[in-house]
Amino acid sequence: MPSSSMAKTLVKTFLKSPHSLKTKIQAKQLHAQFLKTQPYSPSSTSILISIYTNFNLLQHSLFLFNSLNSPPFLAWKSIIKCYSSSGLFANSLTCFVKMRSFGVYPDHTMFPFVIKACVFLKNLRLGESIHGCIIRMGLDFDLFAGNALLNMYAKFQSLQLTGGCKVFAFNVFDGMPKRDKLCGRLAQERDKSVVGLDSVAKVLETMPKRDVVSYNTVIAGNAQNGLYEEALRMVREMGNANMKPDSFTLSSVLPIFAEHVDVMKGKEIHGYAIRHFFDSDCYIGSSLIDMYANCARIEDSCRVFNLLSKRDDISWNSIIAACVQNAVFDEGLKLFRRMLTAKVKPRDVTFSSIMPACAYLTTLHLGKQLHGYIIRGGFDDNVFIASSLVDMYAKCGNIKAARWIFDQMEHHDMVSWTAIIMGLALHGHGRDALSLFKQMEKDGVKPNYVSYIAVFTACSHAGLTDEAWHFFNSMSQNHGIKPGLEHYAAMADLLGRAGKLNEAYEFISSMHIAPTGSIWSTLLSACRVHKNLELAEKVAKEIFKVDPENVGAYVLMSNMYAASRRWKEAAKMRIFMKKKGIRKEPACSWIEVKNKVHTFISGDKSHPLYDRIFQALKDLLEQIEREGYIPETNEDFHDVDEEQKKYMLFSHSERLALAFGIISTPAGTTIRITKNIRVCVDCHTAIKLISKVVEREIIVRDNSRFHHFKDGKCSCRDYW
DNA sequence: CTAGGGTTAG
Repeated sequence: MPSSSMAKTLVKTFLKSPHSLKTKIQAKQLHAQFLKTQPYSPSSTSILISIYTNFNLLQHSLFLFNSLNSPPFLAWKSIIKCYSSSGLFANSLTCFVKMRSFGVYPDHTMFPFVIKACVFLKNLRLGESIHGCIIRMGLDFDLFAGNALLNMYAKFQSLQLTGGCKVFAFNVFDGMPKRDKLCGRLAQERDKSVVGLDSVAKVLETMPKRDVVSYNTVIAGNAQNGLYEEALRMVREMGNANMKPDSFTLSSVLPIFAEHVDVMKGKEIHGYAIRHFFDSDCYIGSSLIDMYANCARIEDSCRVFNLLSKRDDISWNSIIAACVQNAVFDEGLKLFRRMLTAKVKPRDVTFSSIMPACAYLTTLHLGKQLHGYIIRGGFDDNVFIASSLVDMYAKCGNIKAARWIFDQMEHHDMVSWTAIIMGLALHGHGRDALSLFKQMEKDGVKPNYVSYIAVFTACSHAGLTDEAWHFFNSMSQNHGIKPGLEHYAAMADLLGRAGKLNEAYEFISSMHIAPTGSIWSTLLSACRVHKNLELAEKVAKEIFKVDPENVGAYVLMSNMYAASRRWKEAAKMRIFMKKKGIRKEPACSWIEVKNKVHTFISGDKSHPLYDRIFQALKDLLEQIEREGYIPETNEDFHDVDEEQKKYMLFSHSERLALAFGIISTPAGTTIRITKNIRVCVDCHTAIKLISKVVEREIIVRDNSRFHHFKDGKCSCRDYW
């Protein structure tokens, strides 16, 4: 317990040197002592405020500040600083303006705080007038104020609030005219042409003194504005000026190499960071994670993450996003759970990073849980999150929910439009998708490369050939987007499905980039659907030219030969595959029941309820045969008898999943199944009839689209 | 006074 004599010593020491106070406790003891022994003298109160401010005790500072009728300079300065470092930038600025109205002038140490506040509040006008104030007071050569201004103008540049950069242009080009004149001119010239970020760099040149912070600020400013060459040039210049890049420099530079997918340069930076003991730095860590992830080196991302000694929310977000972007969804979800366990609060970025994992894995229950979390956290008006939700609901088979979320959005950007258009397309609502696309153009939102993939997907699944041609032409003519592989693939697919096989062949042959195996493959499967073996052989040749290991082509050809009873050729295809050691990916379906995902591989009897599933399939078969079902068995097998073939069709993974879904959910429940490859014709027919006899809606997502089965019909109208 | 992470892709 402190005695009163101790307190008195404290006061003595304090008055001699206020900064000797080392702890909050001491500050409070001092405050108590002041209350006892002295009246509220403005100057001692101000000193006390500044001490509380140094400990960032805003409430204590405020309490004292409010007791002052006419606060002296130090009190203003402290309270403004305290507001700023507590993140209360609006209060900080209000205070600053109020201080000026009291006739109190700021000093050079105050400007960095208020300028930072202007940046945070995106208040360009106030920022400019504060800059004017700095000039009028002749403090424009102050290093800290200058750095703060550099940062402010660079940030406003990235926000495209470009008016301010002219200030620097005047500074530079007018060779510093009389200050008052300059300020007057500024107001007049405000709306003249944009000078841009290079003027920020030029100011750097006129600064009498520059430190690492000045360089870092300009480097970051350039990097954030996409001026990568300039940013790197500044790094070299910084070195020439005998200043060493520090952790700030590196974390600004790394995203450049992530963007350029330049892992060698990225590794150089990583090496530099290790040599200079920056590698445990949180900021560099997340840049490194992102850089490696962008270069498809997810293992390296994980290594960096695991070696981090300190992790904040951004480190977690980075590694989660890294996993999801590299299709390591399970790991991403695991890390998300670990993040929650580690008591790190997820943020908006976390959700938009993790949501695609639910979309790809079709884990609707997880997606819904996350949606709940998002609503509770008040993140649901974030465009990134809303778009990812639209996508997730669409991919998980709930197009109505996707549409609802889209309609709830206040503001639609290109990505959210594209997400809903793609969703509708995958669910076979081609016309709705196209009318939304037109709506988007009407709203003045420019489509990009991806939007057109969605458009062609819509045309493809609805068989809208003419519309597709129209969009294919207007894509380059009206929007200057060159067709890429994905567009060609979608167009080829569309022509093929529509049975225009020769048109498709011509189309692919006349592409301005070399067609890939996968583009030819779309035509090959169209040949199978339309039973054109002759063209198929021609197409297969093309495929094997560019991609001799294309599994799908071998399988398809083998099946087509078998279907026309040309067993020898069929066998030849299988022998080729064996020789090359390539294997067909096993067919696999999965279904969510009671928040658990059940996976079925075709022919797999290992499910604990297999006996009941088999029995259910047998019962269903009897029921649908009464509805007129005839198994289509001519395609896949040739050396087994008809009765056996029927049972072999049983083993298709989607049927196992479907039967399991029927026996383990209450009557009437919608069944959602996901499959890794396309549904076969026989299963498609069977599931249509099953939807009728069990009176349920059955939604199957294959690798191509959604099929909504209901009352014996499918939403694809047998066109897929 | 300066730095890092996010949504759409047959």
